[in-house]
Amino acid sequence: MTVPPEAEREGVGDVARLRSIPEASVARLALYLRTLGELSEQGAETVSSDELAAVTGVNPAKLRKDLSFIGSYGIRGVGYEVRPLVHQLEQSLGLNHRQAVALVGVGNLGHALAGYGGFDGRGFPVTALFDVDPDLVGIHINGILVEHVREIPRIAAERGVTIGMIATPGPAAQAVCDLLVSAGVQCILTFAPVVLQVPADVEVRKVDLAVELQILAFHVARRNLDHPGVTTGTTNGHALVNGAADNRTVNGSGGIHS
Amino acid sequence: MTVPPEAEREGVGDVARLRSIPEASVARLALYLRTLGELSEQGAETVSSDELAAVTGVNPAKLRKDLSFIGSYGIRGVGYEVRPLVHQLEQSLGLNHRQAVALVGVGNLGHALAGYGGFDGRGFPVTALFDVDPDLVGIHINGILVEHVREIPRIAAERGVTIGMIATPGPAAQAVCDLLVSAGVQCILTFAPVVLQVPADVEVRKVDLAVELQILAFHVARRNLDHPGVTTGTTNGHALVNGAADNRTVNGSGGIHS
DNA sequence: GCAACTTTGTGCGTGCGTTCACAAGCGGCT
DNA sequence: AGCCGCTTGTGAACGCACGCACAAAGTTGC
Repeated sequence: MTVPPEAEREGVGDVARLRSIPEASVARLALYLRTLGELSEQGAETVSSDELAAVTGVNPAKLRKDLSFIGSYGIRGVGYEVRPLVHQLEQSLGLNHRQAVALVGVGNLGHALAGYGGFDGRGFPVTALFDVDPDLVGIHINGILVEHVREIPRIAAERGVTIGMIATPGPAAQAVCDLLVSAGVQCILTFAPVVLQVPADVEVRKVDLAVELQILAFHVARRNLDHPGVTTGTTNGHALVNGAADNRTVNGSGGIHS
Repeated sequence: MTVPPEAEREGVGDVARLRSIPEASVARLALYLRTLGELSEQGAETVSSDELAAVTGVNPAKLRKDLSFIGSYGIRGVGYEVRPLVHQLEQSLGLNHRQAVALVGVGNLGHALAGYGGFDGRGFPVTALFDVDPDLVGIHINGILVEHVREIPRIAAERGVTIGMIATPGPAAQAVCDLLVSAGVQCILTFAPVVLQVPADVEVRKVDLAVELQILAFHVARRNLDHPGVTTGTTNGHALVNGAADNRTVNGSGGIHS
C-alpha cells in the first residue's frame, strides 16, 4: 500500500546509511581504514574483527557495529576481506576522490603542516597556502606559492578547495574563517584556540594542542594525589607558578583556599 | 523540608572530587580556563555562566555542572569572580606548577611544535628535544639542544620530565614510547598514527591529523549526496542542508581517544 | 527591611554510545 | 554430504553525558 518496508535496504543505498553513522563511529572508521592499509601492504588478505580490534585498540563488538553502518562486507567464519573493505571504507568516507585543502597561516605550525607528507599521501593535497605576513607571501613551500589571504575567495574557488585548515594566531582566526566560508568551504580544521562562529552548514573541527596538554597535566596531578612524593611533586604550599613569561599572567596571589 | 547540609564536604577535599570529574568535563575545564584568561586581560572582574558559555560555545547548565566538579566558587545573583575561578581551575587541572615536556622527533611537525609558543606560555616548557637523525642531533631549536633518543632515559629523569610528546614517524613511535615510559614519563601526547602499547598507569592521548581530515572528508561526502552537482565555489550558499538542523554545536571539541 | 530580580547549583528525564551475549551464516574436515 | 568450529551481525541492557527546569541564595531598589 504505502511504504514497502523491505525497500529500505536495497534501494536507498548508502545515502541514508551515511547520514545515520554516529560521529564517534566515523572517527574510528578512519582509524580502521589506515590500519587496513598497513595490513594490506603486509600482504594480509583477510582480517577478523578481533585482530583488527586488537591492532586499533578498540572493542571487537564496537568495531563490528561500526562496520555494519557502512554495510556488511564480512564473511562469517572467516573475517573481512581487506581490499574490498578498504574500498568500501574509502567510498563511505568520501575518499574516492581527492579533496583539495587550503591552509591559512604558514607560521610556525602552518609551515610544518604545509610540509607534512601525511596529508598529500592520503588524498588531501594542500593546493593553496595563505598568510598576511609580507615576508611570507610570495615564498614557496613544497612548491606551493604563499598568497595573501585577501585572495582566498578567488583562489579557493578556482582550485576547488573543499577543506580549509586554519593555523593562524587566535585573533586572526575568525576573519580567516569568514573568508573561507565565503569561498564556499564547508569543512574547516582549526588549530587556533578560539571558538569559531560559522553558519549551521559548515563543519568545524578544532585541535587545541594546549588543551591536550592540560588534560594530560590533570592526569599527572591526579596521579600525584594518589602517590605523593613520587617525582618532583609537592602538593600544597608555595607551588605557585604559571605567570612569569606569559601573555596571560593570571596568577591571583590571594590565598582563597586553605 | 529542612535539608541537612552538614554533609561530608570539608574532609574530602579535592582528592575525591578530582577523581570523579568526567573526562569530557576535564577537556572543557581547560577550555574555560583559557577563555577566562582572555577575559581577565580585558579587565573582567566577574562573569556569569551564561556569558562564559556563550564565548566558549557550551551549554550554560553544562558549564555550571562542570565547575561544580571542582567546587562551587560562584556567587548567586552575580556570577563567578574571574581571578579566584582561574586560580581554582589551575589548581584542579594541575597547572599550579610547571610540567616539563620532552619532545621526541624534531622533523617537520616536531620542529614546529618545538617553536610553538603556546606550550611554554601555558606552563608546559619544552625542556628536552630528541631525534635519531645525525643531521638534527646537535642543533639547537629555540635554544634547546637536540639530543639523541638513546639519551632519553637519562635526560628525562634529570630534568624531571612529566609529559612526553611524540612527533616521530609511525614506525618509530612505539620504541620511543617505550623509552619515555622507562624514563618514568606517565603522560604521552602522540602525533604518530599508530596505537601505542603502554602500561596501564600511563596515559596516552593521540592527535591524528590525517584522521581529522578524513572525518571532515566524510562530511563533505555526506553533503555532496544531498546536493549532487554542487561542486564548490558557489559563493552565496543557501545550502540549507537537511531540515534536521539539530543544534549540534559548531565546536567539535572532540575527545580524541587513544 | 522587604520585595523583586538575577544567577548559581543540581535533581531528573532523555538520548547516545558502549558492551555483552547469542543467533545466524560460512568454511573446513571427515 | 553432513557436522563442527569459527566469525559476523545485532538485539538488549547498561552507563554516561547532556540539557531542562526549578529551588536556593545573593543582590539591587524602594
